[in-house]
Amino acid sequence: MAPAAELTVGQVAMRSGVAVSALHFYEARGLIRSHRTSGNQRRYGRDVLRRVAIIKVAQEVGISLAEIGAALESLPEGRTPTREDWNLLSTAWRDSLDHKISQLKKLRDGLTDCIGCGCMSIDKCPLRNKGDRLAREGTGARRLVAG
Amino acid sequence: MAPAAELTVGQVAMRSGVAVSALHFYEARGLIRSHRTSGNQRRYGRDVLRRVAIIKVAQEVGISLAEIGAALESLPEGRTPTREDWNLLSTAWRDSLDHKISQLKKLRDGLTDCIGCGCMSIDKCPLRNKGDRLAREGTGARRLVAG
DNA sequence: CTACAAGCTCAACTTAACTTGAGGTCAAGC
DNA sequence: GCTTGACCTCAAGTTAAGTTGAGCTTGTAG
Repeated sequence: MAPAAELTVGQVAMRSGVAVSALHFYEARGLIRSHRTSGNQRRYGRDVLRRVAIIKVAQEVGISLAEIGAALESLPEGRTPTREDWNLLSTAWRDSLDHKISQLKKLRDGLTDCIGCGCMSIDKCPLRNKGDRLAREGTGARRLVAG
Repeated sequence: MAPAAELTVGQVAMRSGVAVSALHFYEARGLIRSHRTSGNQRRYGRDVLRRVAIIKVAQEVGISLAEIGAALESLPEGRTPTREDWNLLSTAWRDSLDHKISQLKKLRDGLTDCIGCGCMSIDKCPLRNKGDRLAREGTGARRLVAG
């Protein structure tokens, strides 16, 4: 009845969908932790599944392992993270996530806003209609990318 | 009055905020194009600024140059892209963008949904409460990641 | 008690996305 | 008309994120 207390690296790999070598790699980078059996084999607590899930999702949206690692550092050392702990992590990321969401929406919604190089709006683009004004304003005329 | 018809690689770099070497690189990968002066120097049409803007934004949300390149292929060869052309590109990406947006929202909103490894919901997670049922269902118990 | 799948470490290889450097050309200002 | 900063090409180096392989150990099923 009681769920197995610990998972082997192979079990975590199977359940999480990432390769054993990747789990070793994450551990070397401090993103996940394990303890060892007397025979030097890794054993994982089940919160590792959630950590790996976050790593995967975060990576998919372009967050680097370094950033993910920094965020995961905020989780408690000794005990299994609570819902509150996970919420804190989300909060820490909120700004950057909101920014990415808005970038994605721009891409999805027809690239009609002014982004990147200067201006994305075709019809009323200052670059096209006003003799290239933005080119002279500071270091590169980035608008929404900077803001 | 009339805006300069063409941009040098240095001007594009300054206006778009990417390095000259990166522009060369994008050109080698077919993401942007230029023609050459009699002295073999690159000259860009102004639509290159928009292309580079898209490359930057797309990269920021984890889209690879290969994917971006494939999408940019849908833009017209000879003429400057119209608003319609850009909208088509957005449409082609819509599914993948929507998926990324939903992943981002999950991260932002407290990681409370069932994602990745099996289940993200702490209190009612089948992994925690039901003797690990999901572990036996197929190849890895991925839920929202797969769906 | 033994075979063999699963683990372990460590070093080397891979791919993506660029950057850096060497060695040489172009063009705009004085 | 020359000098100096912008360009050119091509090769090699860099960082992130893993994968692959060799050689050796563990642990479980028959």
